[in-house]
Amino acid sequence: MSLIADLSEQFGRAFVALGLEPADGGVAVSQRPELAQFQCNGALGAAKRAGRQPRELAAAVIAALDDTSRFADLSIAGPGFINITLSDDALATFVEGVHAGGGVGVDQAATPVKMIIDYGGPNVAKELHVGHLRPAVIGESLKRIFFALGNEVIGDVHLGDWGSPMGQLLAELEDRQPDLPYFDESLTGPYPTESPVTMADLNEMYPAASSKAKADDEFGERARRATAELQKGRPGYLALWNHFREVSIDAIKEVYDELGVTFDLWHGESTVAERLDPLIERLLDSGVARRSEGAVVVDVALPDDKGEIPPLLMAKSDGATLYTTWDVATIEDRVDELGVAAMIYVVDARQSLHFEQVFRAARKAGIVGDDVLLEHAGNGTVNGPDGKPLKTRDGGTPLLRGLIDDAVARAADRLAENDLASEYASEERTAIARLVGLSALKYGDLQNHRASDYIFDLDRFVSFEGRTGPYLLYSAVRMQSILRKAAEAGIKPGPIAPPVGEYDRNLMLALLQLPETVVRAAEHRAPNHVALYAYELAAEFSRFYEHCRILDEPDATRRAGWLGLVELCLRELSFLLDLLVLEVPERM
RNA sequence: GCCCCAGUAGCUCAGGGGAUAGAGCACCGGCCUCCGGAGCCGGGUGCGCAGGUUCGAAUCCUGCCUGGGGCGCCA
Repeated sequence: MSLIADLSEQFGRAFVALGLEPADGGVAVSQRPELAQFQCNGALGAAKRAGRQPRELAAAVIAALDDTSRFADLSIAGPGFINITLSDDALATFVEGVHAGGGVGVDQAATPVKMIIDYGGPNVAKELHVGHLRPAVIGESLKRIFFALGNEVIGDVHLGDWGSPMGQLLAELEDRQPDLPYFDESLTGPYPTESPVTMADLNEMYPAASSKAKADDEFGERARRATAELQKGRPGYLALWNHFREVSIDAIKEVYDELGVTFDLWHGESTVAERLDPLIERLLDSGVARRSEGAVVVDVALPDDKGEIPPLLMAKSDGATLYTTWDVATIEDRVDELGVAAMIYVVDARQSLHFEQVFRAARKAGIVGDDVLLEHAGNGTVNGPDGKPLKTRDGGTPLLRGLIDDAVARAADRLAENDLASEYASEERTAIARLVGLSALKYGDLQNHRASDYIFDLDRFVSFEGRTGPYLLYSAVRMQSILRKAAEAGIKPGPIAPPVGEYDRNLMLALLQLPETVVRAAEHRAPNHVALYAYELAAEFSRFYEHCRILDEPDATRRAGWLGLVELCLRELSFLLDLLVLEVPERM
């Protein structure tokens, strides 16, 4: 159990002994570090219920504590805060417990939850762009955070692979290469195993076909028909579509791999194709859905809604399905096939109405019960210096690949400018620049709250100063370096001893805040809590490092204890950086 | 028109009932006989406006202002 949870339980018992609630005993890190290490504010809230004065109640709580041997100070301040300071012995004992245990002090969930996180959303035939950055890193980070807490977490990329762009591509390719066997309706296969198009072809065809469909009615109509026929399973179209899909997945995966983002499932909209007709039929039969202007809609408004929630369109008047249909069917699929108890969607926050409607429809249709959590953890957007969505110089949407390359190139430039890592072989320098650039990009994103829009400033992210990815990597590398140096000198880390001053004491206190931070990040679905804490921990280490000369320490026990502290600090920082999808080089 | 999100320091952003609201950058000034200066130490200004709830509000509620986003046959 974490220290803070332990203290909270102990204070909770004291409140219970006074006839109050265990929850009143909640202990938190002090807001006034100069006064105390921890504080309990429960007496303030409980005073009215107990019909007592807050300060008097606080005194009673302190008197009711079952064991005060580990406290150096317990005092009442202000209107009734209980200020708590541990003895140095108790503090070191607790930290050493974590150190000796080999972990970072995180408690595993008593009842693991099987959950799915949906955080990709790339489209077939389209390269990943800047809009895919936030869901990718936030989703990946959340997946790791929930996993670290002992849950069973499945990541699903949820490809966009069943919509009208597919028909547009089919029509476009038929115009360009009408002789391909896929378009001959008298054939049903077998078709060539080699794709007739590359990712570069698709990339060029996609926007061309898309604008053509808007401008040219005849083409648009053919594209719509092609989509419908694909969805009905025309063999040639399906075979071609499979090529599109495979070629695209290869390209998409490459970029995600570069970012360290991986998915357990490469499902897509098409995964639920078989479910669509039965689903709509069932919705109509049960009266959950109704026909409106030829389309199928589900009324999802509830009596106590603040405003009007419009009906959800489940099928077009021509009978075709659309993304609402696929999303509802996907929920059904995830319940049936995976049996998950929670589905968290890390998808652009602008989709919030869509998800609200889809979730309501799924519940109304009885597809999920109240025991299944459906949540849209919406992400904000990446904006340019003008506060508007980031664009390239020529006004286009920046590709994710380009963003990564820019970040890595800038990192390489900075290394050269500052004459850093110059003594390493060029191959290693390149590898370092890559990790530094990626850390800048990802930490620059993750330090912002999930739902906030933020201004993308590569110069700031790639700067090696202050709260940046490179600083965190640098801190971890320094820890590795000192441990390596100690090992070379034959000095072994030992058990963590009571602190000798404010720097090692503060570092110990910082180390003990990891478990609550990870839990908070999970509860809010907000990796920025982890990102900010990782920085605070690294900064606390830097202070300690600056003021306590570890390897020069003559007292061998103290020196070994400090090395043990470094060891735990590196372990915790590495754990946190992994949660943030950041990779640390051996040296830099 | 309705709904959602946001408005916190010069800038970029945290914090979401608790004491004196934080960080980074920028700006000014210190610290290298150095376990890595990508560092450390010091310096200061702010919760859009108006009400309300509360012992206590940046935080919760209401209204307004400003900005962004969304609102059935695209995804």
